[in-house]
Amino acid sequence: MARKPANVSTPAPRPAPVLDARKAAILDAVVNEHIDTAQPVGSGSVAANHSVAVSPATVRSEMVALEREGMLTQPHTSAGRIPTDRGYRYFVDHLQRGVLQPAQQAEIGQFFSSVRGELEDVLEQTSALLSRLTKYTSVVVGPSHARATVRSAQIVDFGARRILVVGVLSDGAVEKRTIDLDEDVSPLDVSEASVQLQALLVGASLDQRIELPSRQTAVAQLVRIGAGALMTGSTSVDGDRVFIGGSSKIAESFDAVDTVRSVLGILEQELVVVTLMQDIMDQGLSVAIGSEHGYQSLSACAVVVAPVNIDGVQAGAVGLLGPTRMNYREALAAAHMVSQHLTDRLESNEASRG
Amino acid sequence: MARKPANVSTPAPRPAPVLDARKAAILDAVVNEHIDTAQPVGSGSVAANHSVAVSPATVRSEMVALEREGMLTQPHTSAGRIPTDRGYRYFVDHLQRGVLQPAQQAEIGQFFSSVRGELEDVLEQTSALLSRLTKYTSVVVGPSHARATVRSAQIVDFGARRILVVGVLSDGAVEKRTIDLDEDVSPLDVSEASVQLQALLVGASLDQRIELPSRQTAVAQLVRIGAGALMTGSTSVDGDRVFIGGSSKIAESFDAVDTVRSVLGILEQELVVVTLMQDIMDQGLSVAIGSEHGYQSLSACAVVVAPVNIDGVQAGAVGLLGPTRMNYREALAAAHMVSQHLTDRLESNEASRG
DNA sequence: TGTTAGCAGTCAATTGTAATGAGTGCCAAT
DNA sequence: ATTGGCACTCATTACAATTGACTGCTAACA
Repeated sequence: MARKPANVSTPAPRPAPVLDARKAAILDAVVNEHIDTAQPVGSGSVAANHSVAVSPATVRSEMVALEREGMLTQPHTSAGRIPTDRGYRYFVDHLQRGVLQPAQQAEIGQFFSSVRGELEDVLEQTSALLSRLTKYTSVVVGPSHARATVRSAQIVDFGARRILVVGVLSDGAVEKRTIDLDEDVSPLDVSEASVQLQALLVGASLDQRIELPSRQTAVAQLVRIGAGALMTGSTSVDGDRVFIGGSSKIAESFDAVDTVRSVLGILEQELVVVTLMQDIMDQGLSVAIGSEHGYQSLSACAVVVAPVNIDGVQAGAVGLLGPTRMNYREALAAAHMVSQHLTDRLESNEASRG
Repeated sequence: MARKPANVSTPAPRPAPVLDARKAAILDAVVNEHIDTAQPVGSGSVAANHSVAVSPATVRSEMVALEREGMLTQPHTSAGRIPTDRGYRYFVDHLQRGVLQPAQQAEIGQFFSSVRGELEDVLEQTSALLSRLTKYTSVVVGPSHARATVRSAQIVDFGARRILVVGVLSDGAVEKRTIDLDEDVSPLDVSEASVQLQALLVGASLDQRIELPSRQTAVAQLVRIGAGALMTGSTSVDGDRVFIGGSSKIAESFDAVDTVRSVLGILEQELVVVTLMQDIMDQGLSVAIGSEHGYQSLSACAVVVAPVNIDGVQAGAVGLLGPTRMNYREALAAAHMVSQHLTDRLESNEASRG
């Protein structure tokens, strides 16, 4: 399968890595075993691997070469090798797409055929599913409401100078905004304004400029307030687009409590997480490993992302956050399968909403 | 200040602890120093404390008594003492209400005078505030919607047999439910049903039984569906009442990664957290220490709770989760101050909503 | 009688030393 | 080019000795 060359954010300081078959096999063996055992891998166990039919001594001399090329590193002189971020990168770039275990495939299929309810609930549960399936922390970013149009808008009178503006969007989201007014309004004016607001906004998109009534009547005033509240507020709705599941998995991935601390700290900043995922996708990548994404606190982590599309346009994403020695094959397969299911569901939604 | 005796969930196996002044002072010194240093406290440093004017030898003999009474324990023979859960309990029960540092008081006041927006946003930010202030994980549970009444209800037609039922509640919450119908409906029927639903439901509380139209017309059918969707769905809205802030603080409170793992695992189950807090309050307590709450995974933790009232009835709560050697004084003060502010805000909301 | 100084005893933590063994780099033989 | 052999490195483990922070006990004391 053809694949883009690995363009990481910082321009690669070394030539594009091309390894001969044997080096590649050795690197592969080291990565696989390290992912499995979390221990440095020695020449002996690599040579024992049946896909590398040479002696430990030969493996060793290849390993020094791989180390020179920045693919492997030694924790200390008399230890085996572990992959560098660059080594993982090579591994991932040359990984052929894996397939999930039947049981996991079944679980995902089962989930999407039975899950009901509002989109937010589906996304939240999807995040939990993905995390449960992979043992990594999962991030699900739902579609933005930016392109949605208004299906319904109304103003509800709460009395005591307080009103609530409610908008229903074409993607099924509901936006609300409570407003305290400066002066009394009559219930009749409110309901009249509600009708006018409905007429004014239905069909408009949230970022669209609306021709507001300029009259100085109380009703017109209310309509202006209501429209202003709904149309400027899209950012707030977007705050509810991010679902992080299985944060506790981080503590299971690392032994060093310091690492857990810093990673959890990042996870609490949802905006950072979303930005990170978007950055990765903007580079055309589906994996960012260790130092590749610029976040110091996440240098022990790798992130796997898969876009969720609507009409071929990226509208959301699912991601997995784990240690750099995560099981990329499984993580990629799970993320892709789930993103595909989400894409299907969102597109069918779009379709049925006309 | 009078205080209920400590009735923990399991009936106390020992007599209610009453300590003479000197023992109490020694226990107090041990707890305070242990909270400060996280180390076992020896007789020497207790005797150095100016509120205990006796020699280390005397302190020692008192300490063996305190150990016999289950207030202190020794990690090993030649170490100092650390408080047991029972020791912390005595400490907390005899703690006079502390006052926050002026800077913190100012921050809370500042926060509540400037925070704007929907209740959910306020609660979420409150949780973040509390966690930032105390360095512990915070839990904020908002008021249930059970007693709210319907202010507005409408049905929005999405075409293709799909409708969205939206209800606005008297507490400002908005409930929505997407429904896929079995057969086509005309837009006119939908808007007629919307009007009828509004008339039918406004003023009703969510758990109230509604007299539904029994006619077999399409409109009546829609009204029944809409009413059913809104009235049965209160549990879903309640799912959004819980806001947990600063989970990463857990990792900063413990060195043992195992502890972090199990506590984070609990925190992911919001229902468990809410139940735990409710249990504590139902016992008339404001603190649960270590083994007092029945959760094995939280045996290294203490929970501080403060109710949030509306009209004198408990409607929500704020809580702090930290290690058993948390700073109870500060945590209690912060929780109470914040819960008071929340109570004020919610009651003023109630008032202005009539 | 309650308090205290003194002292021997305990034990975690630290330091030092040695043995172990996994794994390397290098080199000469194949 | 590959490999077996070998000397070397160094984290890890084990063990013993030392240190020092405490204690519990007891005898003297107010």
